[in-house]
Amino acid sequence: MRKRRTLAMNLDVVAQKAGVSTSTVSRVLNNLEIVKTSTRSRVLKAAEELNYHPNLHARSLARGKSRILGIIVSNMENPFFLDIYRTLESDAHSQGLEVVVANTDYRSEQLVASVQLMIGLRVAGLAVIVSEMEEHLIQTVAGSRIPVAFYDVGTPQKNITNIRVDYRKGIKKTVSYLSSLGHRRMAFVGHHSTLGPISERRKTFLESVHRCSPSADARIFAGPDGLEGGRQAARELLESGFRPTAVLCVNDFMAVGVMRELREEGLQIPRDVSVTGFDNIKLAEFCSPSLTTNHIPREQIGHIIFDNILGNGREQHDTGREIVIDPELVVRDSTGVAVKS
Amino acid sequence: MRKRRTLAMNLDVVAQKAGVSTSTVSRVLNNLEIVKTSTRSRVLKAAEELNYHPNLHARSLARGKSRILGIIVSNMENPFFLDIYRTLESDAHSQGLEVVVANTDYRSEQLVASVQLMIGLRVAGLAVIVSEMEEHLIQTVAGSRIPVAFYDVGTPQKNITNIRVDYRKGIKKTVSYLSSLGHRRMAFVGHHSTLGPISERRKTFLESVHRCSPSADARIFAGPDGLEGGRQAARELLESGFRPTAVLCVNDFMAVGVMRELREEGLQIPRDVSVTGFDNIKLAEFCSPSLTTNHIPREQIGHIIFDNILGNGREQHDTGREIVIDPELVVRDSTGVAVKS
DNA sequence: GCGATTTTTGCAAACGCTTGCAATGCAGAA
DNA sequence: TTCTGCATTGCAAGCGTTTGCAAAAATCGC
Repeated sequence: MRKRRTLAMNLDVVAQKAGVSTSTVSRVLNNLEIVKTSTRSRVLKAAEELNYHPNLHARSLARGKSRILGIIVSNMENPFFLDIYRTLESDAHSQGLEVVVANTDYRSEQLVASVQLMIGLRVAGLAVIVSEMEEHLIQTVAGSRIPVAFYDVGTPQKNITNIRVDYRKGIKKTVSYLSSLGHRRMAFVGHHSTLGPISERRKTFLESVHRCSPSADARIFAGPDGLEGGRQAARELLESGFRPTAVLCVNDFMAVGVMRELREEGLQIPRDVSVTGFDNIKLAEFCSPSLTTNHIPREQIGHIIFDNILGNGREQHDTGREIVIDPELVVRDSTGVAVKS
Repeated sequence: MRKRRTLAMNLDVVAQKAGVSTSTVSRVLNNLEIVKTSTRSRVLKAAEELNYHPNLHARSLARGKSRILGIIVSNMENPFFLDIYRTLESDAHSQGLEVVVANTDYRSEQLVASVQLMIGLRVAGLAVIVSEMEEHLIQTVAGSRIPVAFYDVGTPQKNITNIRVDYRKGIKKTVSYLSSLGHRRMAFVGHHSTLGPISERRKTFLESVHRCSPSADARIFAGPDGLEGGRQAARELLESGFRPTAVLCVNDFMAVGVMRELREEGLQIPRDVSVTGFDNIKLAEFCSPSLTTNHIPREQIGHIIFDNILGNGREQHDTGREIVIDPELVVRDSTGVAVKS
């Protein structure tokens, strides 16, 4: 035969069973109130009995849009992203939107694929939470007519909404705090994403150290993101012979990894060496010693992102703005006065 | 006018620009090799210039299926789920499938919504990784013609594929290990999901303790899942006046929370009290003291789930089977011989 | 150079839904 | 009773793809 006739379930089957037209079924399922109550319940019964589930693809296609919020993150494992994700998810659900997430794992082909997926899905809005992105790809997204907000995308762009944290400020504050405790030999531990914001952070670190005390020593170490990466970076640090009295880490996860390694090598924290992080994830409070870190308000960031994508009322779509969030230093037990060396 | 004419981008626009028919464009974009090379490149150029992205909804609709693997998990934050997720994701990508995740946050309305979403999306396969699910909902999924595998769904069902971990075995082994260290007063810390497998775990715990030593004391405590929940359960434990020499926790996260609280109350681990967990997440190795726990092979589980959903070649769709994985005790520094009391 | 193949392309129906408009039914008004 | 008006329902086009079949174009044999 020319055309396959599917045996699949669809509106027509339900309509037939309920003895009404397709359109009526559609109207019932979408809660349009122009349907007589008796018809309505008949339709619902039929749908129920047939175990019918509307095809969302067909629906999106017919409507010309979907009720889906897309989220792209580079590392699901990082609780920092997870917190933003959760906020976005709950905001979305409260507006009746479903959520789909794509994880890029810091791989750029995967980022491209995720962007394709989201555009292909014609998502109602898109949050891009990856710290680096090629100019070209940014423009692809921006040109897609999908309301989008970026978090901390590397280079500032003209016509996109970008929310970012002022890491410079956080680093400066942390360095000057450590400096005030007498530290004069400090290390910075970052991860391998060296482009964009990260490299700015390194630079800021070095500058801050020298500004606080021109004679101070500063060095940079790096490993993959995560606990293990922190550990690895710490090992490198130890092997390098550089003996900092304070280690400033780019995030809490790495900081915990660093602490673990240092302690295993017999160093005491904060007696022998102070350690700080960024983010203030739950673990920062639960590890031991508890971690001095820079709090970054993830919930607030999540809400801001959402409002900028799909916020009702507010001046959304006000493309091209940049929103800057300040971190706040939270002092705990992993930092103390510098040892004399 | 009767029908709106959209200004959206679609195959026809590309076709026009390239001077070919829609079908040809479609064939080019799908890499069907029956297209002349010169035509092909002309089409690709047009698509590129127009910044065209195929509408996946239309595609899925026309094809009658999507290239999406759906994953439903109850708690993204738990690294245990995250590890399974990552394995599934990488397996999926290696087969050219995209992935969408839905997080239920242990809430049953959210589970229902997620299932609706996945069925509505006509996903190519579905992994359901939530520890509890209503019989009714399970049957909805099973009846949806979508290849599906469940992980650790509460009650064993006849016609579904279920992968589960034999927690009974793990608990027994752990209890007998602790017993061999002289522990006679033990607590079990679970989380509030008290239905299904969890309650079985409690029961197993109590039985095991009494089997190892009929005179032993055993009590159950609980809190919400997670670090904070563990802490909370530990606080309850301390307030109860029950002074166990060993605490067996339902997962590592809770165990770390428990340790933290106990230590803050001045107890030393393992000198005053031993603590064990389940899962063997990264953190178990990085916390201090490092945690004795039951290793559960998440990667292996992920692969098994995937193979059972979309595995090629193997006897997939062999509905109704149950696959059981055994945990393995990993002894670290959080357990030791019992103190005399 | 001409018909017979073999590629390569185009046509148009179908996928399952929404929705503007028209048709129907039924109420009350005249 | 007939007409008007409103509440319901049905009709059918259109959303952007894919794909079976047929038409057209290119290639080949002689």
